Amino acid sequence: MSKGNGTSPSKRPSVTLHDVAEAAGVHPSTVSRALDPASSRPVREATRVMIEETARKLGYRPHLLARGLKGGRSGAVGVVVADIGNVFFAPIIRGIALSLEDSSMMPTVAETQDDSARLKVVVDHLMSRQVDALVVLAARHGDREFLESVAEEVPVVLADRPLKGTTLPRAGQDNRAGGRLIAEHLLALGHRDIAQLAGSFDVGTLAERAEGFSETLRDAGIEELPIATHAETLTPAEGTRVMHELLSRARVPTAVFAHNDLLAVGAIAALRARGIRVPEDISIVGYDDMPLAGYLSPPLTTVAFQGLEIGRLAGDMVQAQLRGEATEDVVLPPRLMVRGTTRRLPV
Amino acid sequence: MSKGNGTSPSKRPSVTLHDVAEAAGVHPSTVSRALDPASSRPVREATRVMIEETARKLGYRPHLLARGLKGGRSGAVGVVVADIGNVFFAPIIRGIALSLEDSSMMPTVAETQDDSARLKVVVDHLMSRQVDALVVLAARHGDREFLESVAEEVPVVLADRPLKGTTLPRAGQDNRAGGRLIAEHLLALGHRDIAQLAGSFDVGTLAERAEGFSETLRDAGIEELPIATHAETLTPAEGTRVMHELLSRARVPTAVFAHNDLLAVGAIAALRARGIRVPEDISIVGYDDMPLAGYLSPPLTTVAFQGLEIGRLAGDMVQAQLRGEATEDVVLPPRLMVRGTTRRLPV
DNA sequence: ATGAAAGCGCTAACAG
DNA sequence: CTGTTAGCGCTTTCAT
Repeated sequence: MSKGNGTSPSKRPSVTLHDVAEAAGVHPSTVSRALDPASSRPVREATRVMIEETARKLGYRPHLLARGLKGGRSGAVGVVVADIGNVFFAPIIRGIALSLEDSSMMPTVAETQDDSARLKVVVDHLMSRQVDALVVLAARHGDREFLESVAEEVPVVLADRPLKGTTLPRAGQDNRAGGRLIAEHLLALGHRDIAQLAGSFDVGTLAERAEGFSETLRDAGIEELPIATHAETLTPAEGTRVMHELLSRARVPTAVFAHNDLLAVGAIAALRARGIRVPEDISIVGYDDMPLAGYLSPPLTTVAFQGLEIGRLAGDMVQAQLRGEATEDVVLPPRLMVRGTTRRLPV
Repeated sequence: MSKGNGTSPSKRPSVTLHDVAEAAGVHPSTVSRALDPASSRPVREATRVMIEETARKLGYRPHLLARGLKGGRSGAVGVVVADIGNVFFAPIIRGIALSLEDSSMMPTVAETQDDSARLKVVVDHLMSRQVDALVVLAARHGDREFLESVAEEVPVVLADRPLKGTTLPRAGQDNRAGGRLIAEHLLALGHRDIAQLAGSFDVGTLAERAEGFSETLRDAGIEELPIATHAETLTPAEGTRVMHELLSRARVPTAVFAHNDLLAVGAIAALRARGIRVPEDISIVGYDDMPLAGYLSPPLTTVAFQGLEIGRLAGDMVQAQLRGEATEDVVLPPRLMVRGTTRRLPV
């Protein structure tokens, strides 16, 4: 069936400030003052009420673009994510949105596909849209200079992923501590043949996880199995591929730390396909505690990640910076969720 | 450590069209014409090249807000989702973004928390931001009138969720056919004691799935078990709760159709907790084929949903409407993914 | 307490 | 082909 009229692209008979002024019999600037809670002071109570009434009756809606043009602020904050499709980013975005709501700002989300070239394009577009600030969840190490140059125009806040040696503020988790937690857990269970199923070290969170993990093993005098190929994307498919590689080597691990839950899921699938049991034969740990992690069977041992909180903090930092306040980095502590995919090595 | 200077909220020394004109020694409007590919025709090749050069050198970036104010178009499309955190919506959003990119438009995503009151607030805010159109993924039946009234101002396109008896265009899936597919599958496996684990019928997709499902059973002369409480949210927790309810009744089903994958996951957890095996004792079917569905154990039998494609179609429809063209509803056929949670009833 | 006028950055008529 | 002028809807001096 055919819908929508094919003639006009919808009329937009919107009511302007001017219309309200006319209807109320006052000057536009008076209406502007009356409706702006901040400057409504020098307007008589009676007039204000009358104007508000008229505005409501006419269905007046402020034109935020025009306001932005005048005031130099759009009320929009650009949020740059690697992949909208990744479950993992969703709570962060939501946290940002919730925080911004307080100042009636709104996030404008754009996706980089975790590609640095696209990052530039996307940020440029966002800047053209006059976003008041940027929250970047998709930072890769190579993007540092670019992002810092952008920060000279508008505040830039990093969420989740850190950037080595940058001055940009960040809200995230202590991934190094997370890596340590996992290593300690596996050591405590008696594992000695331990490997990492690693993602790209260009992503700060993963590099930090790996560091904390390796350090801890080293300190315990354990020689970690060398890292195989790095997973190119953080997907189950890549987890499966790299796990197979891990299994095809001379020394096979009894425990594997996958750099995130999606990789872990893929790794477990690879093991299952070969008839290797988890956790009886091999223990697996993931990272992020994604929504379904506890519902897998066996439920996945992983490190909780407080995405909503981190998003909210990032949003708060943006607002602080916009007010011209200094901000402190916020680094949340990780929490190990011991569930069913790890177990004590039988003696 | 303290970051960001506490004094100024970042200077924005942006380069305007005027600046470029001055530097190039021409009039601003000439610059405007030179840079706009559409109207760059009536400008001399040499001047155009020179202007482009200057613009690039100064790092000029068009001010999309100002352009929008003048032209009456913002290039932003409001996307209204029920829950940013739901995996399910992510590919749709991505599809919309990909489609809009062609006309260098951008989605502005807002979340309703699946609450009709919030929908109004959110849409209002979006309209204030002068979005050129709206794509609504969060429609509930009660929102029909409101959305249709909004459609008098800007094009409104429904994605995924249908709205009974509306004139608004939609891109989505044939959920009734999906329900039928599932019923036929269970019947073919010999099941006769069949129940639905239902979500709210206020959500069009779920109501349609239920209809197709029930119809098919009825036509086959099978008396469906009555629906228990409806799940209030589409979460594993609710799936667990309602499944327990289903099990506490006199007649217990041998097969259950959960209205989406998340509910199915929760239902399976409930069964497992009671020592009931899936699929040996009870078969379970979900809906949506969410990313991890194939990696669960057993892998979930479900109906595939082409979110990316639907998003892309919705984006295309928006652009068509904006061009003043009529659009046809697009309804994609469902595909049953038979995996490991259903099996033939033993005789 | 309110009105008048200017202007944010840009585009689109209209001249020339 | 390019310059002039006006104005999108709003806020913000400056008067009154």
